[in-house]
Amino acid sequence: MPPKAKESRFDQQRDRVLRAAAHCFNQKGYSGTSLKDVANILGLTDPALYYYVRSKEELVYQCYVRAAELGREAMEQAVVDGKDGLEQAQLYLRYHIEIMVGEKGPMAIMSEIPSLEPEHRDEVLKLSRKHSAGFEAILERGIADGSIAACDVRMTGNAIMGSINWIPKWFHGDDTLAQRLVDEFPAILSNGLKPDRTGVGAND
Amino acid sequence: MPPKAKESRFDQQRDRVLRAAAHCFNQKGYSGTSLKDVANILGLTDPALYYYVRSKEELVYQCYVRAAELGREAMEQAVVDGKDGLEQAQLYLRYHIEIMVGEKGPMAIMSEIPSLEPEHRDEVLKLSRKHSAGFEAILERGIADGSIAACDVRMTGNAIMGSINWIPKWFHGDDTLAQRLVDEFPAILSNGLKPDRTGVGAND
DNA sequence: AAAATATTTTAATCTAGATTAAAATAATGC
DNA sequence: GCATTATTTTAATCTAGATTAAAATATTTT
Repeated sequence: MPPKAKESRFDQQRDRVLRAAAHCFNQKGYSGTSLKDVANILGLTDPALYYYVRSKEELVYQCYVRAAELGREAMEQAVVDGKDGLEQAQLYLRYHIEIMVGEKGPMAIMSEIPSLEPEHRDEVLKLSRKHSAGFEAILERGIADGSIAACDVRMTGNAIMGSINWIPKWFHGDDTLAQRLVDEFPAILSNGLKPDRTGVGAND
Repeated sequence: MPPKAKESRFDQQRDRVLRAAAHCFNQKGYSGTSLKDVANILGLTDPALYYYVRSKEELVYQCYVRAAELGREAMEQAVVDGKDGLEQAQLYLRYHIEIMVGEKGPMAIMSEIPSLEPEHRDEVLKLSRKHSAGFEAILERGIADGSIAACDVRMTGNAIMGSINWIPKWFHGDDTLAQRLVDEFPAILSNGLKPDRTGVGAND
């Protein structure tokens, strides 16, 4: 069912590079991370990375694009699976977090977009905005179908996405914590979205 | 109002340096900002900064300590002013955001603590943990006095603080937006804390 | 197993930017 | 105004780390 053919060794290794880089960038920032830091994680020397990326700047860029891609997938799946806006929001959060703490993680936090070269920066900014817009659309859908209370979707989106973006800052691969994160975080973040249900029956 | 005597010109200028640095660090990260970037904002040349700090590392360190200090003040004031846990949490968020977007801003995001030298890192980590613990204490107080629904205070604290920490990433000094932030954000983040909601946290 | 290709390494540049030193300017007290 | 102190500048180092080139090793193909 996955349309992806078996990935070439090159593609696999490249993905490992991106994940190692994401790990470093999340800890020490873009410029704070040396290529040696990244290479060492993989048991390589720094120049080896140039076999997979043109430059360090491109490495960040690729990390960001990869993160955007994974985020988009989580959101699309959530929209398919959720029956109303609230559920879609909750599922998106869950899927996104599952990816962050799972095998495909870590995902790079897009915290230094301004450091990218103009073309890359513009593209990543575009992806980022598109993602935010997607989440706001989910919120609006929820407001329309009554599953979410009326709110400033822009602000609410910023609030929730900020929370998500910050996760890699304090989560460092503890498996127990990972499970707690997946189980609790979506609920914590979406509790505030629910409309008042005074007098209305409990949820199904 | 505070017992502080009039600040010396040195102290004032030093504070301007820290704010300019915080601005840069928030955009491009610690290593991503050069001392020249910071100095230019103030109409100075880079070596001038060494009159105020020993090194670049100390500059970040000072920014982080300053941020911790301001955060602590916001929290203490909130605890004094709020009549119950929920109100204290809301007031803390408001005060903290007011500082972030106000005259004393921007506050440095403590996003690169690992890049600090061991002693500085440990101290900042300690301040950071103390702050988190303070917020969790507010949440627990709210749970005890019934103003906040039972929840995992650790996770909830992480969720809310992440949201706050991320603000400087998307807020860049727009006055209108600043007001909206102060007015809406505390409510958005604390909505989910309120008890008396049906179906909250129920397991399926 | 040789040839061709893919991957990584070692060794050598090259540069931005942190830091230092000495000199210059500005501010302040006398 | 003169001496002293505070602040900033210009000019000169110094180093980490990105990048490149060439060589070495590993893998795949035939």
